[in-house]
Amino acid sequence: MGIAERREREREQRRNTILDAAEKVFFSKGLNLTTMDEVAEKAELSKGTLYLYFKSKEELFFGIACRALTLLKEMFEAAANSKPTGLEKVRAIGEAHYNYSQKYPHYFNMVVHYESSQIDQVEFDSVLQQCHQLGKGVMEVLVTAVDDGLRDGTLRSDLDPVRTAYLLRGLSAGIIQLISREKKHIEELEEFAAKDLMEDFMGMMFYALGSNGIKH
Amino acid sequence: MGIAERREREREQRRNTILDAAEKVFFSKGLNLTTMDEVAEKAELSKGTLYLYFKSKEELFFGIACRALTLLKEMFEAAANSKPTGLEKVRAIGEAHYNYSQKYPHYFNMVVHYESSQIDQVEFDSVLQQCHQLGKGVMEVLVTAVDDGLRDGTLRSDLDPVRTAYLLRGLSAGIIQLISREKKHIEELEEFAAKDLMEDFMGMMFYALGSNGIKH
DNA sequence: GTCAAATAATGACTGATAGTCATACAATAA
DNA sequence: TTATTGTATGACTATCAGTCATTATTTGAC
Repeated sequence: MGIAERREREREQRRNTILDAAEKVFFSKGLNLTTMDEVAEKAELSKGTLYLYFKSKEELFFGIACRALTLLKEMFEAAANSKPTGLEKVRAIGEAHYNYSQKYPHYFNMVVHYESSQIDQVEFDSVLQQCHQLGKGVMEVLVTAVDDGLRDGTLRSDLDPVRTAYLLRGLSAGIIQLISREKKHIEELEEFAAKDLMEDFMGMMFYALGSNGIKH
Repeated sequence: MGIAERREREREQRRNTILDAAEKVFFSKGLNLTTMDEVAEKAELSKGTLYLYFKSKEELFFGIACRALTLLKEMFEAAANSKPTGLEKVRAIGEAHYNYSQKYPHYFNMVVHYESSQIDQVEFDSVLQQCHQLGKGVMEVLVTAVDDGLRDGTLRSDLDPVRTAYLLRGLSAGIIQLISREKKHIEELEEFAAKDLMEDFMGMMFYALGSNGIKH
């Protein structure tokens, strides 16, 4: 049935219209100060319609988090594919993570918010599930890169790929969050650039995980 | 004037009564589901009184974040004081950070929320300022420990103490957040314990920052 | 082309809740 | 005793997430 398919396509388009509007409003006023009425107005739809596509304001937020995670995964993949060895892939992914936070700070914040809300989340709506899947996808890119490094011998042979991927993801997210948060403060009070912290981390990682150094 | 002082004392006590009540409700129902009426009821006060002590629900939240940060700083200090060398102090602080997240998960979440709200915060109420000061205090403990390590030669001599302290704080927060978030997930799907990630991080740090290894 | 059925959109309405403020109460000082 | 100052109250208001009866549009059967 061609009609059913067109309907489905139109539905997807409208959903995206709503997400576009929500993004604009969320990003300019912040999550708490955004009202559903404003999003509706920006999308040139009634408030009721929003609720035909997203069952709550929170789910609308997760819808944007999905976009943010999709983009993050794409950047991780591009970074991994641009390098030949596992160690270089891992390093490139770290750089991509940092670049993402600089180029798309709002998306980055969305991911941070999504992750910190995950800590005690219990609900299971479909959009949240989708975020979860995308988060897994991001991890998989890292796991694959570490795996490559084990196979080509650029990473220490005693590493467990999944465990190392988790480690990298946690550390990387932590240092980048700190940089985002303290950037202003650091650059006006200290004599190093906030970005240097990322270099320090990358160096530390390179040194501790690479197969060239001495074994720990 | 003894009366003015007694008044001040009573005011502080009432403030703490409110914070105690708020903590109980926040911790049992989560931030969003907590209403000021509930906090008032738990504190056996009227809602209006809450607003004589905290100018908004958010400020009440920051009041609890202050307690959380105070406790974190105390645990960092105790950890640092329990060890003789800088490197050992740094390691002990990392362990203290992890123990804090396990022993006081609600406080830990408060700190995470506080920090992630900091990213785009602009307001400057007094309680938020106090959180900021306490956050600095936490950092200072770390800076001092790194400084000690530079003086006693247990840390690489080319490290900048403030920069290294920031690095450690960011990485440590990141990996502990990830552990909190993914603990359940990891332990039912993977063969390692979530806690192992903390060990990995500590080992990596010890190896990369200690003066015994080869220079990077 | 007409009409009934299905699908989609609307916006006035409701309930919940953060925050206010006129009033009442209590302690102190005169 | 009374005026003053400091403290507490809870009914009230404004805002906003989420609902739902109504209206509009599209579709396919005849």
